Amino acid sequence: MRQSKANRKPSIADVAAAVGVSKTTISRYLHGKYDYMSAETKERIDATIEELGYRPNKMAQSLKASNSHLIGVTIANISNPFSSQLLKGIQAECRARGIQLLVSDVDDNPALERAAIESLLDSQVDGLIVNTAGDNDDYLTEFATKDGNPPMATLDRFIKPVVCDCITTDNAAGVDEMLDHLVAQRFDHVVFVTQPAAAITTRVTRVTAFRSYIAAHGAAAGAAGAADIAGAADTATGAISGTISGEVLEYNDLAGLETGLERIMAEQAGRRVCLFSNNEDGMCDIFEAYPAALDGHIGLCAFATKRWARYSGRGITCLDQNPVRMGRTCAAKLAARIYDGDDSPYELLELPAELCIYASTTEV
Amino acid sequence: MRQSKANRKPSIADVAAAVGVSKTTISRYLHGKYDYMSAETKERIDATIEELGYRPNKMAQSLKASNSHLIGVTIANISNPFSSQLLKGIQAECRARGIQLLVSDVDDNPALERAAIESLLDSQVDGLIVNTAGDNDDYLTEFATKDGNPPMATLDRFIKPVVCDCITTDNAAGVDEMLDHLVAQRFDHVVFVTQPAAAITTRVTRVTAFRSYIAAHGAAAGAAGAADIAGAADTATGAISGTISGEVLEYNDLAGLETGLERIMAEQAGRRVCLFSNNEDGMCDIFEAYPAALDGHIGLCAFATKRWARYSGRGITCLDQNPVRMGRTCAAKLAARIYDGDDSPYELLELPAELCIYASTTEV
DNA sequence: CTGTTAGCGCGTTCAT
DNA sequence: ATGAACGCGCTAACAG
Repeated sequence: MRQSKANRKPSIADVAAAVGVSKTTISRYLHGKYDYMSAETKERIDATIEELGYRPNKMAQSLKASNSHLIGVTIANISNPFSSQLLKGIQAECRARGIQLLVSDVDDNPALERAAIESLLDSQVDGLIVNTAGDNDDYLTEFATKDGNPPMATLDRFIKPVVCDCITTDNAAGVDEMLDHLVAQRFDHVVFVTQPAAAITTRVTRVTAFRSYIAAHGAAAGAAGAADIAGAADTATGAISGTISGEVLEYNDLAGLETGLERIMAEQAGRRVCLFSNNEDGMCDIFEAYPAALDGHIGLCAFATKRWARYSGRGITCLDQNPVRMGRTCAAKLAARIYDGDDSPYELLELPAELCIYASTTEV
Repeated sequence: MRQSKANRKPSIADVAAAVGVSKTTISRYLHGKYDYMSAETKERIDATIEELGYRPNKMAQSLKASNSHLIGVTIANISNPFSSQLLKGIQAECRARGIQLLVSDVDDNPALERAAIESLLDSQVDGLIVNTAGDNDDYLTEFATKDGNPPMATLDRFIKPVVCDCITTDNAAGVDEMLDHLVAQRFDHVVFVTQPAAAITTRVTRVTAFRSYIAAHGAAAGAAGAADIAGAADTATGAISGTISGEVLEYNDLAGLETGLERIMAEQAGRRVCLFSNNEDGMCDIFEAYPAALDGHIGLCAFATKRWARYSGRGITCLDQNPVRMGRTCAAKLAARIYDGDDSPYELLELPAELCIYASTTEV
């Protein structure tokens, strides 16, 4: 038996009954198909809808239609402030287009990520934005290439080959620009500090760019100790004159980070060293594992938001990725593909990062 | 004409046809109703589902059922890192319960908030978590009391009278604890710095607690200039001995903040002053409008996350609200009400904040 | 200008 | 042990 009508939201049938027309007419009204509708019924419908407080049921609409105006978003780790900025941008675009967001945090867990994506699909999302936790390239690639699946875009990540739209920062250019700055500031040695890079494309890109810059501009530090092989001539890669040595420090936990930093600082005694963190969180880890970093004797810089970096410690030089714009760009691209019939080839979009210089690299 | 079947996801009917049974049997299988099912059909169904990659359509399920396993969340301003922590907690609880999240940022705009809520309702959410932008109490109260609407809970906000579950921090206790600390640190004057408080219950609560503490423990600063009327005796409110004067500084923009702070610092020349910010963002505003705040001559403290506060400036004493726990608590309460038949009276749940002491109040 | 009918994918009596 | 048939709320031919 249908439940006592009293406490259920009115359906299109209720409105139709109240007005004394068929559901079709109401449906037409809802979609602005007034073409052949008498002004009078139109008015009566209008009044009745108002009176009953009728609102169309989106689930029912979506069930009929082939689209839900729903976009699924998976976030590697939503507690990261960077993620919330991404979401802000996604939201802005989606609000403007009347799209709702089904959001799923995956706790840095690839298995959860796969489950979340399946679950979003079950909810009939029209498209997917994936800020992948990493280690899921095979799954994602298969997903993107299998037809029948909705369009997908990766955010702050990419997959190779490019089988979907990928929105990232131009990490290589950012790294180069930062290192140019450090060379200009006469640092002798730079350490790129990062959590394990293997699974996260962004990190790999940065590490690669870092290594190739160092290879071109000076002497890379050997594992057992860095030697500064000063080269007099500029390399082809950069216009800035000067040399710099460097190395990558990957860490899994604070203890490892502490050990690594102590070793490096011992090896580099007497030289001007700068720590280049992969992100804000990493910089906090550095502070925690190696408080001396805050003394002002070491240079510091990071991929980080201006707002955060400006007031951390004495102000930390940063590459701001403008995550809000990244999110917005990503959502716009995806929406165009879904709703505007955009069928351009998939692309890897690399947005520039902004170098913001503060005391941590200039007053050392 | 139904579209060329080829590229559409299989429906329950397809599975039924493939197995050679009716949809009913498949449906039973899906819901674990094996009671009277032959082991053989069961196996065949299992195989076919696997083979076809069939997954039930949640929209269709929800359309029939009275619940969608969808919870709507509106966030006052999602770019705030605090919000992302709230979301983390909400997510954790909801993931555990198989609930999906429809998230909506409302850009600090009450009108957008109302629209977002209506829109979420249209999507048949089973419940609503509202981190209101403020200035919407009438709407929210009406919403909560009108039956037919799904359960709602407010997060980091409350509405009075309590017509729904409200999860907040115990702001009054937090303010008291912080002020006790400042008194112990021999500060003479405290300024509670906040964006306009009127619309946000949290802020009002804090300002009220602040004023009443100051009234009890010392002399409140007059509008035209603060005079320290030292009182020798403890008041009834606190066990800590000592007096402190104080005032509230509300600002609308950086210019206003700068003017206000300059006035106050001039008035309080020679006294030990501490600025008490309502949140992280407010503290950044202070840094921006009044860089001298970073000199170490003024005390600083705030409602803020430990992780942020620890490494901002030289370390800022803070009241950490543990937003992840807040979010989780809120989601758990709401889910219990929706799905577990919890019908206890609505309550205002005030979770304690943790006082974390750093250099900004101890090395001044 | 409006109504009839069929069905989106699924769950659920009720019957067998 | 399994199916037929109806309906959730809505849309879209196809009539008239």
